[in-house]
Amino acid sequence: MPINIKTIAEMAGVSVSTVSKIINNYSDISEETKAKVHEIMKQTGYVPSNSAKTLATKKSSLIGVIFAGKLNIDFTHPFFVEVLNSFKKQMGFLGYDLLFFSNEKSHAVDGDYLARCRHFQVDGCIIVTGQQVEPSISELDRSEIPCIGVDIELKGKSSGYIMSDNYKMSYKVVEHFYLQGFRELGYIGSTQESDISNLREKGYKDAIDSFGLPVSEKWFVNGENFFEESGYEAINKMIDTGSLPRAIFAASDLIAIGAMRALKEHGFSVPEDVAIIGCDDIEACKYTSPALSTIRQNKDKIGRLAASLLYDLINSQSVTSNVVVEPELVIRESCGSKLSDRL
Amino acid sequence: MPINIKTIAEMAGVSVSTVSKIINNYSDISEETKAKVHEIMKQTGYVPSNSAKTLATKKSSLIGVIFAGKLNIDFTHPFFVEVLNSFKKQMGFLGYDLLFFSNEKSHAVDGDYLARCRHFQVDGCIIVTGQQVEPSISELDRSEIPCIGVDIELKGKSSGYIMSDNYKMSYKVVEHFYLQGFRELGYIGSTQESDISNLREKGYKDAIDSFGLPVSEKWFVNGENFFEESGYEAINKMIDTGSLPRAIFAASDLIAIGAMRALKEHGFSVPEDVAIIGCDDIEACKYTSPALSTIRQNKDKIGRLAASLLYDLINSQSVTSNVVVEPELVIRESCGSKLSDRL
DNA sequence: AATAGTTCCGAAATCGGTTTCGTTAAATCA
DNA sequence: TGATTTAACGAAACCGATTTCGGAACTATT
Repeated sequence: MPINIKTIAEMAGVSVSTVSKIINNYSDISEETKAKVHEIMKQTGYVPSNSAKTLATKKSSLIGVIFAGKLNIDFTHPFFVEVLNSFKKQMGFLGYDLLFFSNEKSHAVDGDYLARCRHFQVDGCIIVTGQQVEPSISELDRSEIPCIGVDIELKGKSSGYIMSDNYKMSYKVVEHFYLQGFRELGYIGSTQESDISNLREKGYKDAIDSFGLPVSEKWFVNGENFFEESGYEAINKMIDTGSLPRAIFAASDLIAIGAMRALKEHGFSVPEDVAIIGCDDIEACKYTSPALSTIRQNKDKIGRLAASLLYDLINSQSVTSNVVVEPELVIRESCGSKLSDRL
Repeated sequence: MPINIKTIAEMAGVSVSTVSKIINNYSDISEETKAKVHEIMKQTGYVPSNSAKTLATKKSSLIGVIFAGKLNIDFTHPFFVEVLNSFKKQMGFLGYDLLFFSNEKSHAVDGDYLARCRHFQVDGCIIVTGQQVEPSISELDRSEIPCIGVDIELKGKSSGYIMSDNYKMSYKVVEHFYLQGFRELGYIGSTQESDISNLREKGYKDAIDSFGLPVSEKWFVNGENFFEESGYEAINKMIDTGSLPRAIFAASDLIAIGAMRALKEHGFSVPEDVAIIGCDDIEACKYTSPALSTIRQNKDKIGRLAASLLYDLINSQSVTSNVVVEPELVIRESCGSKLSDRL
């Protein structure tokens, strides 16, 4: 009943091998039989089984997608989702489909990501997280499976990573604030377990320093994650414990949005009292009032590059296994810049 | 080198069948051998191959995810992404992983969705779209593969669907507008190829009628899709061709946001000049100013129900194969309601 | 005409599991 | 004690492909 390669072979009066060769474009088949078999495949609506193919070739044409960590990075995260969207499109062109691992407990193959990868025999995988390397990721990183990390530094022989220049972006922010005349600069980060947040903080402090300004620790506060509440609570904490800086860089747009909400509730206005610059440039930036100035991460490019890095890794033609992409300052209304400044 | 079931069998001094039975929890194995084999599996880090299992059992533990149609529904669509997030979580609990089909051309298995499903032998699939049934979806719908549609009516024997009560939500909107004293009501829809947009429009017109108000076609305009530009252009069109209604229901929040932008650019204010209610209740609603009132779709519930409907379909215990979920009016600032009205 | 090269195709092993059915040994029963 | 049941396990067929290697038929070469 189920039509398989054997059915096709019999109908065409050829061997199974011949049909297989036709499917895989072998050259030692005459145009005539090729045409005949193709015709039959079309008529019967035959579709080869991927599991059988995977079993035989050990290549599944599948890319595993891992949302890692406790930071709740998932489909609802605007930044990663856009990266993933671009990644998916590009991988599609390259002939791959995406397999999203459920990370729930009670799953058939529970346990580490490496096991999941082996279970499904993915050809490669992408790890999306804003967090540090944890044991189960590190295990995968050390394995022979091609992996590329977005916003996480994978150093294995068959790994690579891609992220924005997190250090440099902070310089751009500080420079902007400085030119606007702001001297008291603060930063709201994600959790300290986030490498990229820490990188941004480091770059920020160094930049402040390089402009000859003092770094006030009281204006540096970290939240739980990259979501709105973290920004909201950070502002409340600053207010509770003393004073507010004149300008703030937030480690994500959502954090910035939360910060603006808290500020507003306390009667402060943005940017008149406190200027704010977010990070990522998610859609929502345009909708807030004031519209949120931000550091734009080129999500489309990150996704595309992630795909091609991974592709090279899979075909072991990898030369450069990691790349940083240039971030861009996008000035809207929240950072205290007047239009005239830019002319 | 690669360790497989045979390796385990040899190491444990039992047969392959025995190991397989242990993996699959057969009862005719003594606790003793069970323990021994488990120990060895753990030590060697053995992971069974899913392709081999799929080949033998014809069950892949994979659910296909299809973003269908030209409406550009993908990861970046805030509504569907939240539904999917909840769906993924629930499917994970049930032991399934999600396979996202690339819909690019030039793909190994090009052609229809049904072919993709058969190729990967997915146990079921979910179709996410705001659009009408197109041929390649309909083919899948008629197949024996369990499918559930989100915002699309699948009627096959092995299909089901789930959506908000699109007809009823419009009544809630009209009722609200009516109670606020608005009499000139407009609607901005997506393309006419969208079933849900049409349903909302129908419900809207019927509701207007039931309140004894006239329906003015000039205030009903459809856009290209569910994104912002559609709303922006719809307002421009209304302004070009005459007049503006006093209140507008938009088929999506993004459309509403686009409409507000156009309104603002023309010097109109929301809700003083034109009241607006969106649909979906995406995150961005909270960030706009005025904050966008909207019809909330219970995305979490939709995702969970989609998962359990699909699960039932797969295990052919399906009784109810489709369900509509109750939408809820969320009042913020854009619909002209004063807080006192609600007290 | 004998030899060497091509072209085209198939037999069969293999990938890593599942599942049926039979077998053996021990336990239970009459 | 002989017969029957039960517990525990294995042999082997099977799932649907891929791929190597060899062979037949045909063409080209000298």
